[in-house]
Amino acid sequence: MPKAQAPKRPLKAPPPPSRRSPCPVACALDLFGDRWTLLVIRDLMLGRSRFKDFVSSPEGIPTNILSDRLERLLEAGIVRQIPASDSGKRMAYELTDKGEALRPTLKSLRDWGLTWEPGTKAVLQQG
Amino acid sequence: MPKAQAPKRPLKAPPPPSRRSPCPVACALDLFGDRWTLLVIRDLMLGRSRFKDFVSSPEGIPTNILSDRLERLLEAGIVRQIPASDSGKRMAYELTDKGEALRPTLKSLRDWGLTWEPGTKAVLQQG
DNA sequence: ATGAAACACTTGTTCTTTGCAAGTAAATTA
DNA sequence: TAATTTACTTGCAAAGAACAAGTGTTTCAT
Repeated sequence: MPKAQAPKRPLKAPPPPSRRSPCPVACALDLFGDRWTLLVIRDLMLGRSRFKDFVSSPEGIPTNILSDRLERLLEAGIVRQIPASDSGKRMAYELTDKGEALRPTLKSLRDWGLTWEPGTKAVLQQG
Repeated sequence: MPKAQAPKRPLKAPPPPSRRSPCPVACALDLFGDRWTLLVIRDLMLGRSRFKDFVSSPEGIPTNILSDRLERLLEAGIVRQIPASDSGKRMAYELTDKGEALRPTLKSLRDWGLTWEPGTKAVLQQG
Protein backbone atom coordinates (compact mmCIF):
# COMPACT_ATOMS: atom_id res chain seq x y z
CA MET A 1 0.00 0.00 0.00
CA PRO A 2 1.25 3.48 -0.76
CA LYS A 3 1.83 6.01 1.95
CA ALA A 4 -1.42 7.27 3.36
CA GLN A 5 -0.95 10.64 1.77
CA ALA A 6 -3.04 12.91 -0.32
CA PRO A 7 -2.43 11.62 -3.84
CA LYS A 8 -1.51 14.06 -6.56
CA ARG A 9 -4.72 13.24 -8.28
CA PRO A 10 -7.72 11.36 -7.01
CA LEU A 11 -6.94 7.66 -6.93
CA LYS A 12 -8.19 6.13 -10.09
CA ALA A 13 -11.91 6.51 -10.20
CA PRO A 14 -13.47 3.21 -9.25
CA PRO A 15 -16.90 3.81 -10.83
CA PRO A 16 -16.48 1.65 -13.94
CA PRO A 17 -14.80 -1.62 -13.12
CA SER A 18 -15.08 -2.20 -16.87
CA ARG A 19 -15.61 -5.89 -16.83
CA ARG A 20 -14.91 -7.73 -20.03
CA SER A 21 -17.89 -10.01 -19.56
CA PRO A 22 -20.11 -11.33 -16.78
CA CYS A 23 -18.18 -14.60 -16.79
CA PRO A 24 -16.86 -15.29 -13.29
CA VAL A 25 -13.61 -16.62 -14.71
CA ALA A 26 -13.04 -13.52 -16.79
CA CYS A 27 -13.92 -11.38 -13.82
CA ALA A 28 -11.46 -13.23 -11.61
CA LEU A 29 -8.76 -12.79 -14.24
CA ASP A 30 -9.48 -9.08 -14.33
CA LEU A 31 -8.48 -9.08 -10.66
CA PHE A 32 -5.51 -11.44 -10.61
CA GLY A 33 -4.83 -12.55 -14.16
CA ASP A 34 -1.13 -11.82 -14.21
CA ARG A 35 2.15 -13.45 -13.28
CA TRP A 36 2.46 -12.01 -9.77
CA THR A 37 -0.81 -11.48 -7.93
CA LEU A 38 -1.50 -15.12 -7.12
CA LEU A 39 2.03 -15.48 -5.81
CA VAL A 40 1.36 -12.75 -3.29
CA ILE A 41 -1.83 -14.55 -2.32
CA ARG A 42 0.14 -17.77 -2.05
CA ASP A 43 2.56 -16.06 0.32
CA LEU A 44 -0.30 -14.75 2.42
CA MET A 45 -1.69 -18.28 2.64
CA LEU A 46 1.70 -19.42 3.83
CA GLY A 47 1.47 -16.96 6.69
CA ARG A 48 3.66 -14.25 5.28
CA SER A 49 2.31 -10.82 5.92
CA ARG A 50 4.93 -8.13 5.45
CA PHE A 51 6.19 -6.28 2.40
CA LYS A 52 9.67 -7.61 2.97
CA ASP A 53 8.33 -11.16 3.17
CA PHE A 54 6.80 -10.92 -0.26
CA VAL A 55 9.92 -9.32 -1.66
CA SER A 56 12.11 -12.09 -0.30
CA SER A 57 10.08 -14.89 -1.89
CA PRO A 58 12.17 -16.85 -4.36
CA GLU A 59 10.49 -15.42 -7.45
CA GLY A 60 11.80 -11.95 -6.64
CA ILE A 61 8.87 -9.66 -7.29
CA PRO A 62 9.91 -6.09 -8.13
CA THR A 63 8.86 -3.67 -5.42
CA ASN A 64 6.89 -1.39 -7.68
CA ILE A 65 4.88 -4.35 -8.93
CA LEU A 66 4.31 -5.50 -5.35
CA SER A 67 3.06 -2.07 -4.30
CA ASP A 68 0.69 -2.01 -7.22
CA ARG A 69 -0.62 -5.52 -6.58
CA LEU A 70 -1.16 -4.94 -2.88
CA GLU A 71 -3.06 -1.79 -3.69
CA ARG A 72 -5.27 -3.62 -6.14
CA LEU A 73 -5.89 -6.48 -3.72
CA LEU A 74 -6.89 -4.02 -1.01
CA GLU A 75 -9.19 -2.28 -3.45
CA ALA A 76 -10.73 -5.62 -4.43
CA GLY A 77 -11.30 -6.57 -0.81
CA ILE A 78 -9.10 -9.65 -1.06
CA VAL A 79 -6.55 -8.33 1.42
CA ARG A 80 -6.74 -6.04 4.41
CA GLN A 81 -4.17 -4.19 6.47
CA ILE A 82 -3.57 -4.80 10.13
CA PRO A 83 -1.00 -3.43 12.59
CA ALA A 84 2.09 -5.58 12.48
CA SER A 85 2.24 -7.73 15.57
CA ASP A 86 5.88 -7.28 16.45
CA SER A 87 6.55 -3.60 16.44
CA GLY A 88 4.92 -0.28 16.69
CA LYS A 89 3.37 1.45 13.78
CA ARG A 90 4.17 -0.69 10.80
CA MET A 91 1.41 -2.47 9.02
CA ALA A 92 0.99 -6.00 7.77
CA TYR A 93 -1.34 -7.63 5.30
CA GLU A 94 -3.72 -10.50 5.68
CA LEU A 95 -6.36 -12.20 3.59
CA THR A 96 -10.00 -11.32 4.02
CA ASP A 97 -12.67 -14.00 3.76
CA LYS A 98 -12.82 -13.23 0.08
CA GLY A 99 -9.11 -13.87 -0.17
CA GLU A 100 -9.20 -16.98 1.98
CA ALA A 101 -11.87 -18.30 -0.35
CA LEU A 102 -9.18 -18.59 -3.01
CA ARG A 103 -7.44 -21.36 -1.11
CA PRO A 104 -9.10 -24.17 -3.08
CA THR A 105 -8.11 -22.47 -6.31
CA LEU A 106 -4.50 -22.16 -5.20
CA LYS A 107 -4.50 -25.76 -4.05
CA SER A 108 -5.77 -27.03 -7.35
CA LEU A 109 -3.22 -24.90 -9.16
CA ARG A 110 -0.50 -26.34 -6.95
CA ASP A 111 -1.73 -29.89 -7.53
CA TRP A 112 -1.83 -29.36 -11.26
CA GLY A 113 1.70 -28.04 -11.30
CA LEU A 114 3.00 -30.86 -9.13
CA THR A 115 1.41 -33.43 -11.39
CA TRP A 116 2.14 -32.01 -14.81
CA GLU A 117 5.22 -29.88 -14.48
CA PRO A 118 8.24 -31.97 -13.64
CA GLY A 119 10.65 -30.48 -11.20
CA THR A 120 8.14 -28.50 -9.18
CA LYS A 121 8.02 -28.83 -5.43
CA ALA A 122 5.15 -27.98 -3.12
CA VAL A 123 5.58 -25.12 -0.73
CA LEU A 124 1.95 -24.49 -0.02
CA GLN A 125 0.81 -26.78 2.76
CA GLN A 126 -0.91 -29.99 1.75
CA GLY A 127 -4.65 -30.33 2.15
CA MET B 1 0.06 -46.55 0.01
CA PRO B 2 1.12 -44.46 -2.96
CA LYS B 3 -1.25 -42.31 -4.91
CA ALA B 4 -3.92 -44.43 -6.52
CA GLN B 5 -2.84 -43.75 -10.05
CA ALA B 6 -0.56 -41.05 -11.27
CA PRO B 7 -1.95 -39.34 -14.37
CA LYS B 8 -0.01 -39.61 -17.54
CA ARG B 9 2.94 -37.37 -17.20
CA PRO B 10 4.92 -36.06 -20.09
CA LEU B 11 7.23 -38.84 -21.20
CA LYS B 12 10.21 -36.59 -21.29
CA ALA B 13 10.86 -33.72 -18.99
CA PRO B 14 10.94 -30.60 -21.13
CA PRO B 15 13.90 -28.39 -20.40
CA PRO B 16 12.76 -25.83 -17.85
CA PRO B 17 12.68 -22.64 -19.87
CA SER B 18 13.76 -20.14 -17.26
CA ARG B 19 11.47 -20.92 -14.39
CA ARG B 20 11.20 -18.31 -11.70
CA SER B 21 11.15 -20.92 -8.96
CA PRO B 22 10.29 -24.59 -8.44
CA CYS B 23 6.95 -23.60 -6.94
CA PRO B 24 4.16 -25.33 -8.88
CA VAL B 25 1.99 -22.24 -8.62
CA ALA B 26 4.71 -20.00 -10.02
CA CYS B 27 5.34 -22.55 -12.73
CA ALA B 28 1.67 -22.66 -13.67
CA LEU B 29 1.57 -18.88 -13.81
CA ASP B 30 4.55 -18.92 -16.13
CA LEU B 31 2.35 -20.89 -18.51
CA PHE B 32 -1.00 -19.15 -18.17
CA GLY B 33 -0.58 -16.24 -15.79
CA ASP B 34 -2.21 -13.59 -17.95
CA ARG B 35 -5.60 -12.20 -18.70
CA TRP B 36 -6.39 -14.37 -21.74
CA THR B 37 -4.97 -17.88 -21.63
CA LEU B 38 -7.40 -19.32 -19.10
CA LEU B 39 -10.30 -17.90 -21.09
CA VAL B 40 -9.18 -19.91 -24.11
CA ILE B 41 -8.98 -22.97 -21.88
CA ARG B 42 -12.43 -22.16 -20.54
CA ASP B 43 -13.75 -22.05 -24.11
CA LEU B 44 -12.13 -25.39 -24.88
CA MET B 45 -13.81 -26.85 -21.80
CA LEU B 46 -17.12 -25.53 -23.10
CA GLY B 47 -16.60 -27.51 -26.26
CA ARG B 48 -15.39 -24.72 -28.48
CA SER B 49 -12.57 -25.74 -30.74
CA ARG B 50 -12.08 -23.32 -33.62
CA PHE B 51 -10.18 -20.07 -33.93
CA LYS B 52 -13.39 -18.25 -34.80
CA ASP B 53 -15.09 -19.68 -31.72
CA PHE B 54 -12.48 -18.22 -29.44
CA VAL B 55 -12.61 -14.92 -31.26
CA SER B 56 -16.37 -14.71 -30.90
CA SER B 57 -16.36 -15.21 -27.14
CA PRO B 58 -17.78 -12.20 -25.34
CA GLU B 59 -14.44 -10.95 -24.04
CA GLY B 60 -13.22 -10.28 -27.59
CA ILE B 61 -9.68 -11.56 -27.62
CA PRO B 62 -7.50 -9.88 -30.25
CA THR B 63 -6.47 -12.33 -32.95
CA ASN B 64 -2.77 -11.81 -32.57
CA ILE B 65 -3.04 -12.57 -28.87
CA LEU B 66 -5.10 -15.64 -29.63
CA SER B 67 -2.53 -16.93 -32.10
CA ASP B 68 0.21 -16.42 -29.59
CA ARG B 69 -1.68 -18.12 -26.77
CA LEU B 70 -2.65 -21.13 -28.87
CA GLU B 71 0.96 -21.50 -29.91
CA ARG B 72 2.12 -21.41 -26.30
CA LEU B 73 -0.54 -23.87 -25.21
CA LEU B 74 0.50 -26.26 -27.96
CA GLU B 75 4.09 -25.89 -26.92
CA ALA B 76 3.19 -26.55 -23.30
CA GLY B 77 1.25 -29.68 -24.26
CA ILE B 78 -2.00 -28.33 -22.85
CA VAL B 79 -3.70 -28.24 -26.24
CA ARG B 80 -3.36 -30.31 -29.41
CA GLN B 81 -4.52 -29.81 -32.97
CA ILE B 82 -6.92 -32.14 -34.71
CA PRO B 83 -8.58 -32.03 -38.14
CA ALA B 84 -11.74 -29.99 -37.95
CA SER B 85 -14.94 -31.93 -38.36
CA ASP B 86 -16.08 -29.96 -41.38
CA SER B 87 -14.48 -32.39 -43.79
CA GLY B 88 -11.84 -30.01 -44.99
CA LYS B 89 -8.25 -29.28 -44.27
CA ARG B 90 -8.91 -26.91 -41.46
CA MET B 91 -7.74 -27.69 -38.00
CA ALA B 92 -9.35 -27.46 -34.62
CA TYR B 93 -7.99 -27.43 -31.10
CA GLU B 94 -8.72 -29.63 -28.14
CA LEU B 95 -7.41 -30.10 -24.64
CA THR B 96 -4.87 -32.79 -23.90
CA ASP B 97 -5.03 -34.71 -20.64
CA LYS B 98 -2.75 -32.09 -19.20
CA GLY B 99 -5.24 -29.44 -20.26
CA GLU B 100 -8.27 -31.38 -19.08
CA ALA B 101 -6.56 -31.65 -15.72
CA LEU B 102 -7.12 -27.92 -15.31
CA ARG B 103 -10.87 -28.40 -15.08
CA PRO B 104 -10.94 -28.41 -11.26
CA THR B 105 -8.91 -25.22 -11.25
CA LEU B 106 -11.30 -23.55 -13.65
CA LYS B 107 -14.26 -24.75 -11.65
CA SER B 108 -12.90 -23.35 -8.42
CA LEU B 109 -12.14 -20.08 -10.15
CA ARG B 110 -15.69 -19.96 -11.47
CA ASP B 111 -17.14 -20.78 -8.06
CA TRP B 112 -15.04 -18.09 -6.44
CA GLY B 113 -16.19 -15.52 -8.96
CA LEU B 114 -19.82 -16.50 -8.60
CA THR B 115 -19.61 -16.23 -4.83
CA TRP B 116 -17.55 -13.10 -4.42
CA GLU B 117 -18.05 -11.01 -7.51
CA PRO B 118 -21.60 -9.78 -7.76
CA GLY B 119 -23.08 -9.73 -11.21
CA THR B 120 -21.19 -12.69 -12.60
CA LYS B 121 -23.01 -15.52 -14.29
CA ALA B 122 -21.81 -19.05 -14.83
CA VAL B 123 -21.17 -20.16 -18.35
CA LEU B 124 -18.93 -23.10 -17.57
CA GLN B 125 -21.11 -26.11 -16.86
CA GLN B 126 -21.81 -26.91 -13.26
CA GLY B 127 -19.89 -29.73 -11.64
C1' DA C 1 -16.65 -23.10 -62.36
C1' DT C 2 -16.46 -18.80 -60.57
C1' DG C 3 -17.08 -15.07 -57.27
C1' DA C 4 -17.89 -13.99 -52.64
C1' DA C 5 -17.54 -14.82 -48.07
C1' DA C 6 -15.44 -16.93 -44.13
C1' DC C 7 -11.34 -18.57 -41.85
C1' DA C 8 -6.94 -18.39 -39.73
C1' DC C 9 -3.87 -16.07 -39.23
C1' DT C 10 0.32 -12.04 -39.89
C1' DT C 11 2.03 -7.40 -39.90
C1' DG C 12 2.49 -2.75 -38.35
C1' DT C 13 1.60 0.93 -35.15
C1' DT C 14 0.52 2.72 -30.84
C1' DC C 15 -0.09 2.44 -26.09
C1' DT C 16 0.49 0.25 -21.64
C1' DT C 17 2.83 -2.68 -18.48
C1' DT C 18 6.92 -4.81 -16.77
C1' DG C 19 11.51 -5.19 -14.93
C1' DC C 20 15.37 -3.20 -13.05
C1' DA C 21 18.17 0.32 -10.73
C1' DA C 22 18.19 3.91 -7.91
C1' DG C 23 16.44 7.07 -4.54
C1' DT C 24 13.58 8.57 -0.44
C1' DA C 25 11.61 8.90 4.02
C1' DA C 26 9.80 7.00 8.07
C1' DA C 27 10.54 3.48 11.70
C1' DT C 28 13.48 0.63 14.25
C1' DT C 29 17.84 -0.78 16.28
C1' DA C 30 22.47 -0.10 18.14
C1' DT D 1 22.19 9.94 17.54
C1' DA D 2 23.78 7.16 13.72
C1' DA D 3 23.09 3.22 11.09
C1' DT D 4 20.06 0.02 9.32
C1' DT D 5 15.80 -1.83 7.94
C1' DT D 6 11.34 -1.22 5.98
C1' DA D 7 8.19 0.32 2.70
C1' DC D 8 7.75 2.39 -0.53
C1' DT D 9 8.36 5.99 -5.23
C1' DT D 10 10.55 7.47 -9.48
C1' DG D 11 12.71 7.04 -13.99
C1' DC D 12 13.68 4.61 -17.93
C1' DA D 13 14.46 0.86 -21.39
C1' DA D 14 12.28 -3.26 -22.91
C1' DA D 15 8.55 -6.25 -23.51
C1' DG D 16 3.83 -7.13 -24.12
C1' DA D 17 -1.04 -5.76 -25.26
C1' DA D 18 -4.55 -3.51 -28.05
C1' DC D 19 -6.19 -2.08 -32.34
C1' DA D 20 -6.45 -1.78 -37.35
C1' DA D 21 -5.45 -3.52 -41.50
C1' DG D 22 -3.81 -6.87 -44.76
C1' DT D 23 -2.85 -11.74 -46.65
C1' DG D 24 -3.46 -16.23 -48.44
C1' DT D 25 -6.10 -20.04 -48.10
C1' DT D 26 -10.72 -22.71 -47.79
C1' DT D 27 -15.57 -23.15 -48.19
C1' DC D 28 -20.05 -21.88 -50.01
C1' DA D 29 -23.55 -20.15 -53.27
C1' DT D 30 -24.80 -19.63 -57.71
